[in-house]
Amino acid sequence: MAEQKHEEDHVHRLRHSASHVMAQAVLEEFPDGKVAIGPPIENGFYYDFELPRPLTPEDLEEIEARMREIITEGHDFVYQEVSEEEARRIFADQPYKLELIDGILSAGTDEYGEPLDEAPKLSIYRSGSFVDLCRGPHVSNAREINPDAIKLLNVAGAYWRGDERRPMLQRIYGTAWESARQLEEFLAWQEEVEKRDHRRLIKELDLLSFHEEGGAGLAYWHPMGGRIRQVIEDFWRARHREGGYEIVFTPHIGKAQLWQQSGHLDFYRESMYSPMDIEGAEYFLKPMNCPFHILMYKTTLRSYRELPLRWAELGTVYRYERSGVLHGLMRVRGFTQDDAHIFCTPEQIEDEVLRVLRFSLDLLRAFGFSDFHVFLSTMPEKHVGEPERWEQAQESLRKAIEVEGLPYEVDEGGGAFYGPKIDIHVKDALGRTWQLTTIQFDFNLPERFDMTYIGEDGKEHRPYMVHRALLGSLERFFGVLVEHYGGAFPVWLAPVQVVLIPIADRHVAYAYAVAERLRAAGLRVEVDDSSERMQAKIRDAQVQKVPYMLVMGNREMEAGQVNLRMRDESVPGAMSVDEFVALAQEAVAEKRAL
RNA sequence: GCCGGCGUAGCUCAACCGGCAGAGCAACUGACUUGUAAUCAGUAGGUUAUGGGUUCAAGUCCCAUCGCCGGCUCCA
Repeated sequence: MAEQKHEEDHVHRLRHSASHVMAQAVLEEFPDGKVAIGPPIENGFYYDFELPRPLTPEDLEEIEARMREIITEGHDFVYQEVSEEEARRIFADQPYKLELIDGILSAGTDEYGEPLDEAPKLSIYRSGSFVDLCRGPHVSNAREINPDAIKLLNVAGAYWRGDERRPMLQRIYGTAWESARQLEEFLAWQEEVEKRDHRRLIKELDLLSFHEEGGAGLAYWHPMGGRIRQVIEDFWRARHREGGYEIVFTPHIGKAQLWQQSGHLDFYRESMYSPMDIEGAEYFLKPMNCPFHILMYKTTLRSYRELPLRWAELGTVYRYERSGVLHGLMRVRGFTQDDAHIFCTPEQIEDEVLRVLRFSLDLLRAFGFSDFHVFLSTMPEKHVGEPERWEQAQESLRKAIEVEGLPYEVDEGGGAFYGPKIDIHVKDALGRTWQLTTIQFDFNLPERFDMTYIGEDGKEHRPYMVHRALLGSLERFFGVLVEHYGGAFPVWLAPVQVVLIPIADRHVAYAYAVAERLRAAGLRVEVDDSSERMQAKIRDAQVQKVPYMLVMGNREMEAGQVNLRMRDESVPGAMSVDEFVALAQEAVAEKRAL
């Protein structure tokens, strides 16, 4: 835990104390209830309970109301160190607390199961009628909690100690702030998050759909979503060609033998779909593209002179995800990775890593992301490959991050068993972070497939293999883009860039003539020739978040002009068609919002 | 997968304690021909997710399945 500023620390104590107040309110309602843990978290707090029945939204309202009363009663929060004996007596009918006591004393872990650095010490906090095994810190009196700045949010299931083999408890989430205004702001922010939810926007903007009868976690790209995807893919391909990649295509299924050799059947099978029988042989739908790229690598004897090889593929893979984890476009069962594999010599590895990192940042910046955070994951205890290779790979990763001057964290031992990696998280317009890019070394597959190249010395060598996906998956990336822009895509991505709005029927022919000129200039254009009023057409275009609206009536038709209104409601007004084309093309070229 | 909630017209939502399934928007038809965020009128639209059960009677109660939502777990 990083050190915290004083005020954060106060909010922290406030939230922690609010969770105790909530626990008191819940236990008053359910005297036989068992309490687990109740820490402060980002934006609020929670407490886990085992209760005789599921809580309802009405229960939450009552608990919240009771919390306000308890706060007004103004009990002190009293800290006290206790002996093991005392603690066991106080919590005699609280089995979860007893387990925590065991953990603190014997295993040296705190209430979250994290290792303790100081000597085990038992302490309790009393406030009102509630006593909790707790290290604190808390506010000194319940009155310090602002009763107008707390709100209970929802109830959810949560496993005791986060272990799916342990009992499922009821977790109540709440939020608490110093002032009512801060609470308001937080709730407003939540509303904004809801408004930008990609699951809502892809429906409203007619971009994608999911189908109960088609299967969960399988996305359907509608024409408008398809347009955006094409722009993304075209841009991606062009950048990859410029960046020294070759683009390849591979099948969607492969024989069991291939997945056996790659190790996927031994280590990844629970994420793969059942095999299909083709003339007596088992075939599997691919969960990854790597083995296919390796087969291509092995079609001929490779020389160090042709390395590095950079092979990219928009590869569609299928992975079994448990039903409960599916989430819109962010977690699906079939998706297209913007995958690539780099095969190179040890001498090339440093350059290649820096190159792919820069390439990734450039690509993400083009899509409007500028705030990056990098995680470097190093060698775990169980691993394959020689430590020297791990060391070299990790150093090349670290060096690349530092050369680029990016903030990063090291997850010691957090790498996959087959190699170290870096993940790039981007911050979106609402300050939320998303993991997109992953750059991973692989010391496993080159061994398993006995990949070699002939070196300068005429002998066989094992190439380095780097696996990378920059956008991650097109589905997920698209979901992030939708939320980042709130559906108002920058001009170059907008499925419809311009809507032409003839004021009356007699202007429709002119609108079509202008539309032809705009299409010829490469713009994506639609004419709204419905019998609606101009105001209604503008409203439709605004709701669809179309960047440019061109209104045309008698004045424009006579002058051969168009009258521009922007999505941001500004109205630059009348201009020639050529002027508008230049303006729009510039916005496209510069990837501007408008 | 687990805990809890939910599923009614294309969309957003009504329908009391079990008693004839309804509105707005969208769609379609007609009229209007409009100057920067919703013109008016009419028409059509449903095996209430699916399958079973209880009941004189089920959108409503019960069971199963599918899917979605909030979390947890998972994401070599």
